[in-house]
Amino acid sequence: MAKTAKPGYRPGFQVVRRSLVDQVTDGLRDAILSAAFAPGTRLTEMDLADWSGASRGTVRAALGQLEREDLVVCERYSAWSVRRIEERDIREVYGMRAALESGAARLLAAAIDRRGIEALRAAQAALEKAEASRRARRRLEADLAFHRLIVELCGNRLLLAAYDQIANKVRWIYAAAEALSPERIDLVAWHAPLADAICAGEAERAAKIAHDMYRASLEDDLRDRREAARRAEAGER
Amino acid sequence: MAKTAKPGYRPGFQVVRRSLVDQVTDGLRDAILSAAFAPGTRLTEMDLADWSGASRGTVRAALGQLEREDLVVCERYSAWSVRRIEERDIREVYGMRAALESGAARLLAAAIDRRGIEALRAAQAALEKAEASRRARRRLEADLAFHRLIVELCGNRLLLAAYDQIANKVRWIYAAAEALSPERIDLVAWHAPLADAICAGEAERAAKIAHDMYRASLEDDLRDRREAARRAEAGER
DNA sequence: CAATGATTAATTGTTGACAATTATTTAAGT
DNA sequence: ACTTAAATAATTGTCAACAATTAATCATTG
Repeated sequence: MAKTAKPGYRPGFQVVRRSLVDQVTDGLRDAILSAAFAPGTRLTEMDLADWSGASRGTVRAALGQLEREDLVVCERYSAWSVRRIEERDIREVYGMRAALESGAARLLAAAIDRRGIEALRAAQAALEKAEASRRARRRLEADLAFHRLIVELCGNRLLLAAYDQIANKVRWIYAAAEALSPERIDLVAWHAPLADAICAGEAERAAKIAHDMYRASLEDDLRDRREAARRAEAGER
Repeated sequence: MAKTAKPGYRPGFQVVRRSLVDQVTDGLRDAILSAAFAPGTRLTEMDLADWSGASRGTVRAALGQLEREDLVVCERYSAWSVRRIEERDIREVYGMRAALESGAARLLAAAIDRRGIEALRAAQAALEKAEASRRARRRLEADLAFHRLIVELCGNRLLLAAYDQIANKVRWIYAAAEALSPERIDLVAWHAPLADAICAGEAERAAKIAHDMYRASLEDDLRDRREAARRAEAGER
């Protein structure tokens, strides 16, 4: 038997039901990813309770969640703090992103259909518009959206969840370094080979291209980062 | 200035300091992965508090952790339950595993050194012994250990953490289906091409082999699973 | 008798209090 | 001065009580 029939209303108004824990988790995550709470900042449950307006237990649950997302760390009976970002972390984030997206690209290329190709081409058009706008923030988001689409289209929810978590870290790394998407690349030209390989159904080539793109980006970003650190140190002196 | 010098004791006795939350998390995870709590089982915080001897709040924190590991699901104000395993989940677990290990294999092949090669060869030897033992449980663990080693040797902690989580799910899938590592394959012959490609430094080939291995395993496992389901249904009738 | 409304029971959501642990400060002894 | 010990303060770890929400039951009514 089918479930109780629902009246034929169109999707319309819906109340929002979000637990306090979720609200605090999201708010705190935003604060960290936007570098409002800088890496290394010490967080005490009581202060965060004041900051958020929820109780300590609620804050604690939120911190537990963010600990699992690798954004905060906890020392027994001592202190929570915002995770620090080391160069090794950046390498690992890029490595993970490469693995996830390379895998997604391979799966997608092997099974892409007409709708997928259209979606991918639309994302490329969005890249073009973002490139024309010359606004760094918008370029970064269009860039991330393009890559996310590949993972989304491959249809594996586990891959997508892991990718979203990693994409957050990418935003974080940029925010913490007060940098935005590097402007050295041309968004359209940079992404075209990957999109083409996927649409052509060439799985292995798509996987390799995705991997190589991240390796190149990593080296560039690390160079920028070292340069910025060097300059900052020189400025202080 | 250096930190206070430590006396020159050799590493020796150490007390264990584990929070109740961690203990309950591990205990509950074991119960789920071993299928002592079968998929779909309803879990109430109070019952689990009795079961574990900790308080409801502690149990709740543990459930939150396991929710993030995708082992339990929660409906608002209603019920926790052990996640059900659908065929789609199995596909996704295999896809994720393929992406992670394929990426790890590529990284490792590009950078493997003498020590890495020795470790890999040792793991192959362990496979051989497990194969000779003919014990299903031991074969499965040796199999998992070999794959884990590849991810571990690539040096990316994010990849390894994600891989461990997925490996847990693999054990779970087998346990829930009351199946063990399929005996159709010869462990040694099956894994040799991957190990050889990695040791030879052929990154792309290693990545492709890793991916193809999982695709083949997926199809075999799904076939077994459908067969088992069909037989179970026939038996009931 | 089908839809609506009240009643009740069961469960999760949230909170504040207390216990356990750690870090810091202060004092004492040598 | 340096080490050791004691006292204190600050913070997390755990718990049990209470509030909010849901689901199930049973009456009510047109």
